[in-house]
Amino acid sequence: MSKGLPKRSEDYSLWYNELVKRADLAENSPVRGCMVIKPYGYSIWEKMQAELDRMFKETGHSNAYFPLFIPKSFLSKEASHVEGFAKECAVVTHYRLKNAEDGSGVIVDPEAKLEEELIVRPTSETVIWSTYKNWIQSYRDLPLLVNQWANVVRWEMRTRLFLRTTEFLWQEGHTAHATSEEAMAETVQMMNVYAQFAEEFMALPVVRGRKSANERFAGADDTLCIEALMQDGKALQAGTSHFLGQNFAKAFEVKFATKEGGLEYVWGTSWGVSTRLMGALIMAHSDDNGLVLPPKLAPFQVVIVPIYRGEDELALISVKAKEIMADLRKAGISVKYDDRDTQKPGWKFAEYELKGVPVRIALGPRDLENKTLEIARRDTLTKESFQWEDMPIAEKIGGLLEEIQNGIYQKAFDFRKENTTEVNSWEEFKQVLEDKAGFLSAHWDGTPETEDKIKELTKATIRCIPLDQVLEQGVCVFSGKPSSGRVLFAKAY
RNA sequence: CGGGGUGUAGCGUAGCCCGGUAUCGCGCCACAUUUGGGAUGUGGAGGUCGUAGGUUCGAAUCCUGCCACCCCGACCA
Repeated sequence: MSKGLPKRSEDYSLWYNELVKRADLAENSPVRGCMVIKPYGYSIWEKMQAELDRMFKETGHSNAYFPLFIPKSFLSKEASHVEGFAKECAVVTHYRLKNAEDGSGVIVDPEAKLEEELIVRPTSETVIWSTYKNWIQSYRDLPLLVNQWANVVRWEMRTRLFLRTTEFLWQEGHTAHATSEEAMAETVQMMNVYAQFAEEFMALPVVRGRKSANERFAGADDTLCIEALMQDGKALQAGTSHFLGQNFAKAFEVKFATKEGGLEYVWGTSWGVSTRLMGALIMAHSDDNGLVLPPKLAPFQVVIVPIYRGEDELALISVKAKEIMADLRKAGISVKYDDRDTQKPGWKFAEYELKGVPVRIALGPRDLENKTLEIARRDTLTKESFQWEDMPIAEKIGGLLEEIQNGIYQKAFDFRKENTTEVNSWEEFKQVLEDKAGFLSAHWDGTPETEDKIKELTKATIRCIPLDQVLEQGVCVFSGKPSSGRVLFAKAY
């Protein structure tokens, strides 16, 4: 591994790509647009999954699994849905290969053509609603609250590790309800679950909002979202929660008998977050030395690096190190002891910085003598000497981890605050977008035409209409027409 | 899918214009000395030059197709 990461200030994209690879998170695969998620990266994803899964279950959802393949005909049942996804679907047309007659390898067997092609799911609404038709007959079957952890495929033109890959991992929740109000409440609830997860675990402040009609999910009546701001001033949609109305119920004939004896279409929601969250996590906190991970999602929170000459010294240090590890683990802190003699301490320091381990403890003969530890924190890159007798080590480290978790959240929060600008004229809009980027809070006349025009001229889109939007009279920054509140614009990933 | 760029050892590269079998650094292996911020020395291994064709006595180098990656558009979580 060569030294030195590219600088964020010089080439943000290059910095991001290099960081993902060098920190052992992921790498490109032989298939265009697909990635291999490496063990270190995957263990961060597993932490995210575990936490989200717990939150889904706490809110009454159960996991299930639906198939990867969807009959082609299903895609055409919901008109706007097919329009949204048709252009990026992988299609299975054959089910068999055979040896080429010229011995050049295997070819697709032309005789093994499928009667009806199969679509590799870009999302599972269609297959799930076709199943729900059989599961739902009565109001007694509702609400139906299901989540699945799965992979999906969207054949995107341009891909980037974690942020947009052809295949990605995600969860998709699909719920069915008796009333519109209940489905809307579910949509809001899940957006709030996402927001809470992002802020509490990823240390990522997000704006909760509603998508404009242009940005709404294909097949939804309403899309709620959480939007985050990255260090380069671009916005990233971190999660979406859709109110599907009765669109899919109608498309797949999902009706239920009401308590009163009527027959009605059910109301639906769907909501998802993906491995894109990994991209958000990386871009939100990391620096030119590498990854900075929030303690709550770090594969291990503490690493202990022994400093020693010779086996005997290592043996002495290891006794103390193991004692510290036991204390930390008892307190629920994950810790790794790196006593490899194949790398030198300086190399390890740099390595764990690159990998974003929140706290590093160095322990050497000097420490044994003075009853101290060198404790370094990743977020601030500061070091302190800690006296064993001052307070229990687990208490010290536990406090520090909490400080780091809060510290990086606050830093990201302050960054977003500094990079959210109220603009009141078109000139100002263009100027701020050009010079500073970030979120632009501006009045908008509420029409898709204006939004399209602004996108065309500046590449900025409406990220969301914040849920905490203040109602105030104003004029649209572009058209000059009346507006009743500000929305957030930004260039987005 | 349109415009631009790049593919040479695990990684980063020189060589390409002007054709003669590949340079350097990091990493890797062995040994020794080292170990509190990416060690040093000595020796060593590692290449169908992205891929498939073509031109030529001879191709990393010239020509054509294809593939992948990066940047900029359109599309998108």
